[in-house]
Amino acid sequence: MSTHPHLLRRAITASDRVLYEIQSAIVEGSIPAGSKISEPELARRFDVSRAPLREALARLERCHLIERTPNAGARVVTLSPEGLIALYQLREELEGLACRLAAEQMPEHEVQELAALLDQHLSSQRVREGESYYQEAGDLDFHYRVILGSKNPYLINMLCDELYYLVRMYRVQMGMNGPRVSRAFDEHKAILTAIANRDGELADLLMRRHISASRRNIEQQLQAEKD
Amino acid sequence: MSTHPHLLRRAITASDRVLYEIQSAIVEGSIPAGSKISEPELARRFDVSRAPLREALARLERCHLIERTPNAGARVVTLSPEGLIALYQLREELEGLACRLAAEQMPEHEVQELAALLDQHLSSQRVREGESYYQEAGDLDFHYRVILGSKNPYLINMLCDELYYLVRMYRVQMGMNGPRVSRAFDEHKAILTAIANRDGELADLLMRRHISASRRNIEQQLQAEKD
DNA sequence: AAGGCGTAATATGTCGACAATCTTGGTGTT
DNA sequence: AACACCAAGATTGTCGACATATTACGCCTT
Repeated sequence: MSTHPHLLRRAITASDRVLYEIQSAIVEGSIPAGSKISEPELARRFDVSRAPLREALARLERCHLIERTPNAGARVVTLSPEGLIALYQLREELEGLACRLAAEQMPEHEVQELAALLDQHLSSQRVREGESYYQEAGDLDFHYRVILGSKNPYLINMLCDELYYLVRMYRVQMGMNGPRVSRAFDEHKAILTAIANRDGELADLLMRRHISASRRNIEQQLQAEKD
Repeated sequence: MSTHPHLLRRAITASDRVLYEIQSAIVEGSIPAGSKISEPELARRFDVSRAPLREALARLERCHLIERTPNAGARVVTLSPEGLIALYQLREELEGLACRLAAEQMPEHEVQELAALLDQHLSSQRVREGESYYQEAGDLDFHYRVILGSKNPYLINMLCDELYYLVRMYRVQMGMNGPRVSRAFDEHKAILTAIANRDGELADLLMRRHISASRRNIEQQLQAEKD
């Protein structure tokens, strides 16, 4: 599977493969947040030379999963409440825009596919009540499609390539769960309705609220962790 | 000079230098838009090995100045009206947010420095009436400071590192000039006032309008070019 | 014992060469 | 003449090794 689901990449290079593996490892915490990255070690571990590894590191920096300083090496990013807030401030704005554009630009058949996706979520959600991961994946899927619907390549690149891995990292490592999943589903449905009605302004507003609610949810989680 | 004015980079590596040179060459058109990038040629031309060159290319892709396809090489981006609109849609949203955050977050002394910068622009503008480049540099400087004032690292990274070189490329290659400079100055002043009054909502609105006006200006330029 | 200094060890940046892939030009077929 | 196919050339991806910068450790000084 490609790391850029919206792009058809012709070739899968070694650097792509190692990027995908390290990316997953960081997001899921098997390479711990804040830890130092050693190029020789990772090169041995994933059985590649340092050349494709460094290419992968450059892309990891691009999506904010690691931070590099010249001649000094790279560290996995450390998660923090401030970072989360800064990230979600951006998401709110960007996805609001994406949602508005999607309401204006999305071709009819994509709107119908989005509706079908939500129906599918509904049934699978009923089956797996409380199992959070699936809903999370579904949530991301919904957001992905809306973003792609905006037809703005820069916006798509920023959200899907540069920000979403970090969003997933916060979600996974903070352990998203609980009663928010069903409410999130309702919010998705309302957003879809606005898009289907070509009401960009409302779609924008609803998406902002949806993300804002999601942020508050994680903040609570993060607060609860302190106690 | 560093390519990331807001970051103090400890070391200037060869890849940094060649990045800066190619970046300038692309923005100013001495490497033409749409042309193919040849790694061996550029390596000879800038007297480096392909390793730091490829690192530089990766960063050029990051700021949307080139487009790479695996095993097929890289091309300089081609400018288009659609691309311009997509870019400015994003700028409007992101800089609006930056401006609102700056109104809330900017420390008092930075606000005063920003005011001093505008005074400086006023005098230099009177002297060099009609000379557009300086005003453009000044315009970028103003926007840079507002963005930095937002204190949101992701936002700063996106605007200053990933979007602004492309914005400059459009401006330079479309040949910005004319009567808009003085109006832009007034708009800057109004934005500053809103920031100084800590009126984030107004600052946001004014910045959006400012950028929207700038976009229309370039679009006109682009339209005029057709005739 | 604490702190600065110099050296060794390690990591990163860069290089030149090889392997795999794509592109180009030519050839042959229909 | 147009198209498909094949081979040669060139380009990109990858590798291992060297140069340079940083880090870690032990030693000396106070």
